[in-house]
Amino acid sequence: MRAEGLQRVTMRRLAQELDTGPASLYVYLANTSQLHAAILEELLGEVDLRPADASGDWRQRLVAVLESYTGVLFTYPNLARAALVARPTGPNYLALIEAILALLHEGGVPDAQASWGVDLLLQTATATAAEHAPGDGRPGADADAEADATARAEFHAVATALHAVDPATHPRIAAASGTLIAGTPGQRHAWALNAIITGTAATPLPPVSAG
Amino acid sequence: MRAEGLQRVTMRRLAQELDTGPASLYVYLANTSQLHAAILEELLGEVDLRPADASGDWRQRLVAVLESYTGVLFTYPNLARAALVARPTGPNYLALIEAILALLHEGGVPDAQASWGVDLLLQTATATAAEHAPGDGRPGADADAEADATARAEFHAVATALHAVDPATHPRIAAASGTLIAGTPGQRHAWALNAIITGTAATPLPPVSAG
DNA sequence: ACCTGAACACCGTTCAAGT
DNA sequence: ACCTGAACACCGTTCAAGT
Repeated sequence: MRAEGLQRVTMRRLAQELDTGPASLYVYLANTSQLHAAILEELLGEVDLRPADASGDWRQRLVAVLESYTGVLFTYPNLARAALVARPTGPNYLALIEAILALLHEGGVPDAQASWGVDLLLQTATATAAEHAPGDGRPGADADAEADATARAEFHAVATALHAVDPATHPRIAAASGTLIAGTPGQRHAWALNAIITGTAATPLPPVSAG
Repeated sequence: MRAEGLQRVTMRRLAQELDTGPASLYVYLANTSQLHAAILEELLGEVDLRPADASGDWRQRLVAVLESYTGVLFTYPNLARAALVARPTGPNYLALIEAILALLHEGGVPDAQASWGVDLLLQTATATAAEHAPGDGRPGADADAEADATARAEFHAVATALHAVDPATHPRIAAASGTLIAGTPGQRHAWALNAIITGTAATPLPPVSAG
């Protein structure tokens, strides 16, 4: 769980760091998912929750908390990918949920909608961080450099595909080509969070049976 | 690219199916990401885009298209995980984007906002499907059964953690405990899509430099 | 009882060699 | 030129055996 080089957390690596065989870990953990969840929960301690208790516009403070969360996951994108599958349940995760719920409450968002909104906000933030994870690349590669190169190549591929589109068959894409891939990733993420906050405040829950 | 048992698409499996060595694939594909993107693009042909040209409420038709997309990815959750990292750029993907943009346009959503909204909608749908993917489980396991068991165990863990929370330190979680984990996954996903559509329609873009 | 060495069943990617 | 066998460097998980 050290904060050194956990770019690529694996059972075998951790075991080696602990000077033992990989089998030993299975005394404490059932599988790799649990390992990832445990490390993520640890990392969640780095999320800056202070905006929740600060003063000022509740929306901006909520976005700040969510961007801090995204920033932490950005540093460890492989964990972000894992976080989509196995969410942690420890105290740091609960503190994060509490902070988000409190800010939505402060903003007058009904509790029921806020309950589902917090999940959607965290899912989006997690997915955004996960997107920047390198693929299943070769073991020895520099993860950062590879992710960068992949992102660049992908951006180019998407841009090319969009500009090559026939306006006759894809009129909406042609009409939107100016904005489809505009903006920095940071601008787009901030916009997405704001859109979800607005949507959460405006969208009532369907009739549901209590969990 | 056959639609048989591509639960766990790997370079080696595909090579074996083609009666050759794994090295041969690298003549056509640069890496596994590209393999996943190619298969996903193929699969996107199964998405039902007919609601885009039908009549009736544009929102419901948009949700229908997005749920069809989610349903396709649900059948191959490992590809959904891959889709977060490497989006396809083929004709089926372009047709999906065109359909979503057209429905948002029909609903009076400004083109610029629709441009960013389509990304957010697809990201959410993809992440929702990816959440149901099994972890990095042991090679031989039944993926479906394992994903089910994992989901069940996780739900239990989250439910327990939420109910064990101290109302004094986590008042908002305590207040929302009735709705936090309420609803079926289908209900929650439909709500999320509607919230994002509403948020997209209501959230103007910041001033951005054109892409 | 508690832990673990060694094995099993896989991976992605490269590169020297074959046709 | 085009393709590929074999190797390199990894994985997660299990289980029989050791202490």
